Amino acid sequence: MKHIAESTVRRLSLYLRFLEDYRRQGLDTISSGDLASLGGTTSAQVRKDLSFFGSFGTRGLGYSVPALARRIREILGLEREWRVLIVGAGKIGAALAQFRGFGERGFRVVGIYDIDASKVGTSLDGITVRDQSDLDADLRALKPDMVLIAVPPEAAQAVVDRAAKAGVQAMLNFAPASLHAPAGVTVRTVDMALELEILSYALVSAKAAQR
Amino acid sequence: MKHIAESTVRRLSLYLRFLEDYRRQGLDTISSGDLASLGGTTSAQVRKDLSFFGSFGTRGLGYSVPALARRIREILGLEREWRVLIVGAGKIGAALAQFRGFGERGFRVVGIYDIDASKVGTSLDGITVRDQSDLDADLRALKPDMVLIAVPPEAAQAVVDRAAKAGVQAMLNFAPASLHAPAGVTVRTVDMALELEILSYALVSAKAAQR
DNA sequence: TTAGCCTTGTGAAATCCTTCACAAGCACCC
DNA sequence: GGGTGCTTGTGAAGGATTTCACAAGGCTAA
Repeated sequence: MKHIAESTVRRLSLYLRFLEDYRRQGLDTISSGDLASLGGTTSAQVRKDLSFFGSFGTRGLGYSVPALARRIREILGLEREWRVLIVGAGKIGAALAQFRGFGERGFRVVGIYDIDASKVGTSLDGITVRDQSDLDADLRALKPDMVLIAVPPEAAQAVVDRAAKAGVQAMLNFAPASLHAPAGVTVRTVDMALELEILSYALVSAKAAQR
Repeated sequence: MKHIAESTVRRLSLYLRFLEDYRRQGLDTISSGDLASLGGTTSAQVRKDLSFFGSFGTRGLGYSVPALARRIREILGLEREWRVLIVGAGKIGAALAQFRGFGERGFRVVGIYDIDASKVGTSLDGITVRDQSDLDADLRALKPDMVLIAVPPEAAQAVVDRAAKAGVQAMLNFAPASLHAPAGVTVRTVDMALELEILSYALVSAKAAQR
């Protein structure tokens, strides 16, 4: 399969949300134009995105909501359950542990770890926080598919290294740090301060433009 | 000023981090190659990014760490303090309120709001949670520059509408919802489930490619 | 002061992504 | 059963971003 742009994958995820909304409303078909206006894009973009994976629509009519939802879930790999392990049980780790959106979409939290003895043994959303010294053994035993990194920035690279060594190929990092991983391992970073800085730039550049 | 791509702005933020690291290490100059390898990009990219805003380097030597940091802060609008208001005091709102990275970078939290009476009056990182019915009045009184949306997805659009009406031009949304705002208002969404779905795609597409 | 070295700044080329525009095809109605 | 209208799927065009490649310029050392 040809390489697919990240922006396309991101939009596919969005389309899936809209399809689920439509399904909840009992609607059975949806057009590329509908999907586009929900997602803030254009109908041509929607059709192009889908065209990379085949042709699922009916000309003159649109797409079958359940069929397209199923197909997108299949493309994204969401028809299976992924095992997710969280490192760091601070505020962010706790927020991640209880976030309902994960479970709904097939991401199951299989463990939470922290280095702080006062947190170890407490329960977060039904899962007991374990000691970070158990991490290496548990990575091998639990075989998580993904690791969420919610530790301070100076500790983040070490988590990547340990998880990569244990064979984890996908990680999501919430620490404001730039991380390096071996080939074949995908590390994405969600950096909230950076998002605010982008907003800051938007504000100052808008103000500069209005003059 | 010509329009600057978001990817460029995002990288500028990263460069600023690296410059601050360098400064802490007492280093005085940095080359585009150094910045590139820290940020996982190329030296040409770094120089192109900076060239949109002027030329700050010295040929043969590189960039002055403090001067470039100052210039990037100026470009991004980080030399001033921004007033940030948080709507939603659940797990995510709480994590945002206590996140130290915001204060360090000049984002000051001026208020936190929730609709849940049991949360109103409690204190999060020194700031008292106020009732969401005070929101409209406070938006006008406190004049925040940015609003962080940490409410359930079905309530997010209403927050956008209220904040936009009060003149807020920048918002960061953490709810898994696609939001619409009037022209001149920037709304960015950080969607954690969506990030996991992108990782999921990375895993399945890598597996498909290896065959 | 000059030579050599190193790194910047930047047009041009290449690549990647989005938008356009229209033929093809299906559903629905009469 | 044929005509009409609507929406898909997709090459081609257009636009945006990244990479290339090199001239220009300044620092250092002799």
